[in-house]
Amino acid sequence: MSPTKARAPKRSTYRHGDLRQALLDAGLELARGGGPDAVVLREATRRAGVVPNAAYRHYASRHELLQAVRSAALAALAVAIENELAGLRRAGNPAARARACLRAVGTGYLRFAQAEPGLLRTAFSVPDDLPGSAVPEKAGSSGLNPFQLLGAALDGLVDAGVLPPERRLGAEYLAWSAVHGFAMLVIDGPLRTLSPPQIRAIGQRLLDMVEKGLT
Amino acid sequence: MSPTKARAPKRSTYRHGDLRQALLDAGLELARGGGPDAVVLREATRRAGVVPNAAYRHYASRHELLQAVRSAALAALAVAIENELAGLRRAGNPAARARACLRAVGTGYLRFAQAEPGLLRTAFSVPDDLPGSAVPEKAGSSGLNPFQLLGAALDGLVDAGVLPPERRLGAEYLAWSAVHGFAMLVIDGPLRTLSPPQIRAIGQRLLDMVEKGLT
DNA sequence: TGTACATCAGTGAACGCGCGTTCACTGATGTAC
DNA sequence: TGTACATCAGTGAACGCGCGTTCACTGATGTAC
Repeated sequence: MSPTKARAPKRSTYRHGDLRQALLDAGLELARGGGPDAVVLREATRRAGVVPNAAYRHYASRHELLQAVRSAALAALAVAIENELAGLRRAGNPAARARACLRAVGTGYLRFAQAEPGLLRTAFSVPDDLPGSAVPEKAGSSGLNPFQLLGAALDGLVDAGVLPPERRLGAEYLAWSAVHGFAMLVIDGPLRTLSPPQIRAIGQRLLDMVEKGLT
Repeated sequence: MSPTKARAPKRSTYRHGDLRQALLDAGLELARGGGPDAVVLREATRRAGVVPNAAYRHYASRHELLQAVRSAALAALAVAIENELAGLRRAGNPAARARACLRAVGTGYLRFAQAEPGLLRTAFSVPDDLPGSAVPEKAGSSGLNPFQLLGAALDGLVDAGVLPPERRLGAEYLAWSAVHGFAMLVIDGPLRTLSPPQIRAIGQRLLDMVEKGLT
């Protein structure tokens, strides 16, 4: 063995730095491209430049990694909705403002679905019974999950006198179903051949329907 | 080799009868239990009592078998909707009747989703751009696909003067999104923990929302 | 400030699995004479 | 009605693949003295 060879570090990758995060990032990238099924443990380790079993130092199983990815995808959706809410120009009228908030939640959801179909599919693949399960991550976020953001918008409608209180209970399910269904049909259902402008137009009509049908 | 042994037919399974149909049935059974991903060619042949490669006499690939299953699942959904429509007691009022038809389409869809979640997921896994693609199969069916049945119900609303004609275009997408989204959230989304009565109740409120929001 | 040592993040090799698919075959069936 | 033959649906064996996961290991790093 030559001295020069010996001088080169035998293992360049020791102490990766933050493999846990690197695997999560790789997992997100995979989910982005192909939804939950694409989150393959071996591929994630490959992308992190590490041997497959190294993942087990940070996640107990492929399933656990997938859950982490799913949770991050849900957080990303929440951020998208919050951005939409933050971009709202304040209307004078409280009723109009409350309506605009609900629309913003829906629009944020649909925008995210178009921009990140793989992540949306991943976010709603199986677990999470929603209501609870806060979503910390990124600073600057409210820590509310998308379901809770929707709930807040509906509460706002009640406060503004737009939505009769007796119709408030369970209204999340109705609004969410409509928006989620449209997102799904567009993402990989029979509506995926619609053009982006068509999608935007129908999406707005959908939100009209929800607003009118709910109040 | 003893004569008795020789007397037994060496291959009992020659000429299966209708392997194509048997594989389709097995595929449907698999889809019923686990959605599109569960439609595994080898397992289908196992269930049909045949060697794996025998499938290639009838389907060019696993994908082709899956498409056949998907198409059959779509036909089953259409039948469920038609049954719901057929069970309608005729109202005197044409407007009420038209509304009832739309509700029946939605109710049939949701019922099917609850009864056959795996088939519903399979029916909308990827291909089929819908509008066209008739659905023959079972005699006694109209040959219309679910999308077309929904379209007919909406046409009925226009004819009865309930839905303004200028709102008719694309109305399928809106109604369908709401119902489909709810079905998805209930099947394997965050609403799967709701009890059947809750699901039924919210489903009806959802149809209220669609009807009110659309017209 | 220097040395001994425990920790534990990553390595290397291997496992068993079930999958889709290809190949050359065999023999029951239906048809033509 | 009987025989020869072509067809082609199913067999048997094998392939290469990528997966998740387990095992015993190694050596860089941080800590205690």
